[in-house]
Amino acid sequence: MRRTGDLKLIQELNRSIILDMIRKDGPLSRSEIAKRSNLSPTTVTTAVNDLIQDRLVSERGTGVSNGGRKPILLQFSPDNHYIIGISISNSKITIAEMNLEARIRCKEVYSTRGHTGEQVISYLLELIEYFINIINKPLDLCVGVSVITQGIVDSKNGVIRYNPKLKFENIPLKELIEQKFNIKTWLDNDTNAYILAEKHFGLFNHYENMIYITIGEGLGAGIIVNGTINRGHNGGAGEFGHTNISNEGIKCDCGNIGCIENYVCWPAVYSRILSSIARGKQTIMTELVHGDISQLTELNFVDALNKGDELAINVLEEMSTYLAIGLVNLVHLFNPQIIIFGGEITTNNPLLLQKVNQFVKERALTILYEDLQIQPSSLGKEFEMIGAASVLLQDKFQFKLTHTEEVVKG
Amino acid sequence: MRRTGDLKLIQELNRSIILDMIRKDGPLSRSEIAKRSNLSPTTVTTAVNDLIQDRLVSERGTGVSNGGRKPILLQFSPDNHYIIGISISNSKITIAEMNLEARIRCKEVYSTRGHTGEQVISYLLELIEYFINIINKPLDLCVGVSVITQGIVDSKNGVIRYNPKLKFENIPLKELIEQKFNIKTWLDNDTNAYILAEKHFGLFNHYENMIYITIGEGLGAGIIVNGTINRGHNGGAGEFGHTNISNEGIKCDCGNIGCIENYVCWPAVYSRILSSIARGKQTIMTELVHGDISQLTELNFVDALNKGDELAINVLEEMSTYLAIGLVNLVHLFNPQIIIFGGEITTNNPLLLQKVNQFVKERALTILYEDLQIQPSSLGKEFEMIGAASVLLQDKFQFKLTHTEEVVKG
DNA sequence: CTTTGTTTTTCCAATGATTTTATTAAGTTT
DNA sequence: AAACTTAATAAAATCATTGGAAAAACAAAG
Repeated sequence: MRRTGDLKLIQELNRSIILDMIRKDGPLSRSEIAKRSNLSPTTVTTAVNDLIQDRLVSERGTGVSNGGRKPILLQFSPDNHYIIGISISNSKITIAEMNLEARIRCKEVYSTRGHTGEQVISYLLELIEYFINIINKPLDLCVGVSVITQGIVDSKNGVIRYNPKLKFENIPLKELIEQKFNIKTWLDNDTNAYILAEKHFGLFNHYENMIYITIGEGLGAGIIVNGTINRGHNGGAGEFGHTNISNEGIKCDCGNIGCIENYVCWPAVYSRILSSIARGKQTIMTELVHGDISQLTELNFVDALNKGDELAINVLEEMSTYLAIGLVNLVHLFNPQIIIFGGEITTNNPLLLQKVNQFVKERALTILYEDLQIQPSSLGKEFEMIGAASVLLQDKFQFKLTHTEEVVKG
Repeated sequence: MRRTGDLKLIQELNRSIILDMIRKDGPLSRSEIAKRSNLSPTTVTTAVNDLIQDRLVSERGTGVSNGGRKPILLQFSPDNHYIIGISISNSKITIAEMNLEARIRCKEVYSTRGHTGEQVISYLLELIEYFINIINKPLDLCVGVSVITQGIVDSKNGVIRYNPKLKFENIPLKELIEQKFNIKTWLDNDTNAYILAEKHFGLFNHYENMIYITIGEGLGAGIIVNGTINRGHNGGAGEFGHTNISNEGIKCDCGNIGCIENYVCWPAVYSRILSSIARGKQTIMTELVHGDISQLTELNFVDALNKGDELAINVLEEMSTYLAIGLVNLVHLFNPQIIIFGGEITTNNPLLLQKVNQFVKERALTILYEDLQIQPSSLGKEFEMIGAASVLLQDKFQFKLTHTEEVVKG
């Protein structure tokens, strides 16, 4: 049922606005908040008192006077509550305790041991129990658990709808965790989490229309439209890897033909490299792995690129072209302000950016390319946990009005 | 600046909820509204009194008793205000007066006379002045003017950014109209308007994720994500016609190669028909136009299809395949609940639906196809004006909270 | 050092939207 | 006709906001 307006609502809204302001632009004084928000100084004072009571905000010294009483500065207190973030990937389960700024306090990584399906889930539940014991903090200070995983996720109901690699189908994970531990739980797709992380904690925040592309074992996209995640009807939106770039191409596991994922991902690149070597091409990559090409990693490939290896560059150019074709489609469909690349193959890889930029500039409508940025992720190593935290924080702290028009008067 | 919470806000919100309820589910009694909305009966009474005062709602007899006093039924009164809707297409300008349910009271169609650029705009302004004189109603009863046109439109600022066919570039139409007539003005892309029309007035409303595909001189898409139009950073989203389905194909005016628009639109179909005839193929289409194939219309083509004409069916199958490739991409990126077809070539054309459905079923991930509907538009002839009205109504009457979580308590 | 003026913050009464409680209106049922 | 139901309104209570006044804390001028 739609929420109706009452006094509680305006209070929550104003608290949320003020907290947001302190988080993003703090430290700030009460009077500064009042000026920026157009709320009365009185309202700000009472709201801030509540936030201090809730230990979300604290006073922190005074600022410089502007000719009168010194302002008391207020800052966000991220350390009085904690978040449990969980990432389930094909090979490992990561659990971390974080503060409200997604800073990691404690982290554990476990192998999935090749398990799939229900086995992974019951193992996960054990691990959570174990982890809660390790950190040994009052559960009422825990804002919640946030789980991210690959595949199609119904984040509204907290159900993993479909994850072929881990063999998940319709697993009500949110319910399972909430019932066992009595902690509010969030669940989302991993790429959605990463784009939220970029929005909240990356260098490229403030954008309302952005796309995150992750290149790794597969190819995925997280997409923000009008400031909210494009999830689609049942969480299946953003399956960029299964969009088509070639009608007569490789047949994909998904049933379609010519899915871009078969051209743009580490396995595709790797097999290109292997076949080139088999055809007798020279490359420093063989040296980088001391002759054992089966040990070649994405980092080696990027290393070779940056050393000017011809084979590597050729393979990259081919991949870049395929990728760019897909990106041009995304640009035409979403008109984003920024496209962000994630995945090891994209880090420290200026050539990729350059090639892709060039192609997109040639092929996209000028008006769509003008303001477009294409950048690598700015989050660093812990992007997975930051992503998990972002899912929770976005939902928990965001509270905004879609529309503020007055009802028409006669 | 973000709107803060105050008493006015909750009042507007509640009025809006109540008005919405009466519009969509009316006639309703006050007590029924109170039950459904969880607002107190008193609040409903005062809100309804305001709405009656504003002439947006009226009482209309009594309902059947449920064992006590008969309920007084309330209904939406769409006829006490009016909307001026305007559509600018390549060949014609349409202006209509409509009530708040997008029912047309007066409509005029003018040729653009082959004019372009500023000429069209100054002509348009003349036409509006003329039209206002014709209808001769108090301007304070006019909710606003809503203009829709092709091309890339910055609906937020009311600027036509780019329309190559009419040679518009950065025309601040909203400002021009508002300053000349002092009436609030909306501006949007035509396809966005059509999808909003389907959402508000079509058979397939209530959906939060939907796509409208229009096939005509070109190929366009209007896309609703999470209940709001996917406009992108500067209004350029939804350029479906310029997404790629073939890397080595026809070079498009836009600079890209293999844009779907060059395969799926009436001109493409028409030229296929011509070349087939030139190669000596037989078709009843020549008879339908009494031998003058240059007169062939989309309606003739559909007619031929429904009469089982082999050539027409072949051409349609080819187009359907290309279209479906693009649709599969859309399904993977947006996971919509429904795809709606507009344009003359799609009306009364079950074969198109069947072919497309079959292809999408084969190629899309099962989980994305399961709930998907593919349907022709349900709006009838006046879809353009209904679209224009919908843009205004969506913005004017929608007032909802994105999020209603409580701020975290310590 | 004192006075004056400024800025920041808080207190208090007033406003105005909601809700709760009570009342009136207008029925149905026995 | 009396008793019971339901619908709509009225009066009073609640509570988060605002505006104005007051208090706190400080800078600058004399």
